[in-house]
Amino acid sequence: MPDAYYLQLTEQLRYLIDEHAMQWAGKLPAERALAERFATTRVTLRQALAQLEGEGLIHRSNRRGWFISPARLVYDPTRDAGFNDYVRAQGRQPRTAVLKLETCPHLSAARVLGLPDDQPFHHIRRRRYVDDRAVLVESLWVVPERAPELLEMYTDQSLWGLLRGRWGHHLANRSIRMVSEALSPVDAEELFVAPGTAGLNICRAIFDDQQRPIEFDEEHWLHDSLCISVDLAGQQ
Amino acid sequence: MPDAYYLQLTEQLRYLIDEHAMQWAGKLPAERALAERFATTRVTLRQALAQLEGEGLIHRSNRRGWFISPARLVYDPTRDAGFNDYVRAQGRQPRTAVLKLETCPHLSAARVLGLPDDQPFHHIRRRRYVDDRAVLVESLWVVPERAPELLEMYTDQSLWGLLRGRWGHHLANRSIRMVSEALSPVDAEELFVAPGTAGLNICRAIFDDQQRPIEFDEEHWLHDSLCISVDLAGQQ
DNA sequence: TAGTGGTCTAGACCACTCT
DNA sequence: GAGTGGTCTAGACCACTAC
Repeated sequence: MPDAYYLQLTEQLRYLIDEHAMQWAGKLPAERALAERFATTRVTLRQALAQLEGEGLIHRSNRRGWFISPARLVYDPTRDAGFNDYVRAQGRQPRTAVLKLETCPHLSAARVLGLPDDQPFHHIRRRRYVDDRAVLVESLWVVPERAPELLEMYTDQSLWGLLRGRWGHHLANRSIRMVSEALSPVDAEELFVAPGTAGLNICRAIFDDQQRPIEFDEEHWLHDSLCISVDLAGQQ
Repeated sequence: MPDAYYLQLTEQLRYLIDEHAMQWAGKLPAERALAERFATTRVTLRQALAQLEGEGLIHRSNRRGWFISPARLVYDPTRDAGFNDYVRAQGRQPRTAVLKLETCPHLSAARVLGLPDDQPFHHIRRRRYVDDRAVLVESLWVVPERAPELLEMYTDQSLWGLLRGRWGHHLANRSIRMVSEALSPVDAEELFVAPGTAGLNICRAIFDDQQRPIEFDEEHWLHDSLCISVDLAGQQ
């Protein structure tokens, strides 16, 4: 048993959460109630809650309270299975909200794809849910020449399915980058969490089999909502 | 400009850090000094520092103070380049400390590799440094039949180089799993950071070209010390 | 409107690091 | 031994959510 009281608190909270998960319907009691139950202050209690948040056991919805986190979604960023497919394959319910559709330049997309700085892109920004919890926001930057009427026909299906089916693109080469982050105020707000919440930033640049740039995408996940899994055979 | 004072503080600290990085030799002034400079309390100041820590700009060495974080190490967990090689290739200085050498069973290694629960392994635990900052601890669990005299001959070279060169293993198939975490008290202590510091857990199971299990390894990285990068060609 | 979480104050003690 | 970071107390106000 560690000596710091807030670390002992995490142990007791873990037990409490495990015991009352059903009864509480996933939402923890008010901070003041918990602080009183453990005869401590809100500051110390919140330190314990923050620790459990870092572990991925619980999370906050901004100003609404603390909630028990569901199991992580297993995600393989090297495959181009659609979000809806792999979420359903894990027995979960996917949902997507489109936040923006526009055509405009974007510096980092241009740089990563090796295009001029003023290159315009079709930009799709969307929020994705698993079992009604918003778990990521993402921006897709598609080279317009590769998918001219994209914004007119896009609803909320798989973008890659569309690129393959409608325009016959072969998504052959990709470079992927993953970095831990603190969610920006904008991303945090769109995910209904407090600014600075821990996130995971995943960027992908996609080229076809002739090395032509197709698309750049940038995902911001809640850190506790995914488990990245990659399987490789016969490499090296 | 956000309204919360601690968020304004992060902006001012960012500027201050950028300006004084050289002068301070990478270490920030004492918390009390910073709190006084910004006419606030240590609690609020620490909230701002924690925000910057989440972003990866600064980090703590337990009870020693706050330090400016160096650039992230770019790391491709799908390749088996040795740590020493890719650290040096990025102009950084690698170092390794061996913490433990033993032979014993390990449940999760056995499960992942598809071996009986009481299967013994050669266990190597080591701490790795980049430019004298401890950035990860890892445990390697090697099937003894694949590398019988491993513990006698191991110093601190590349394990995979050894497996290839000494025993002729072909590391053909691997499954990789990455999850954000809060470092356990043990891992945190071995990395000289406060318990609960944000980390990234990377696990790998390695099989040879006949699907025989070779090795399982479990890495615990400081979350701000790496940028995961994967390049794939001709997939799918 | 009542209650909640988000933020902030102004202290305090202790274990540890540094010199 | 001085100073530091880690921890903790006992309050407070405000913006927002839930009802």
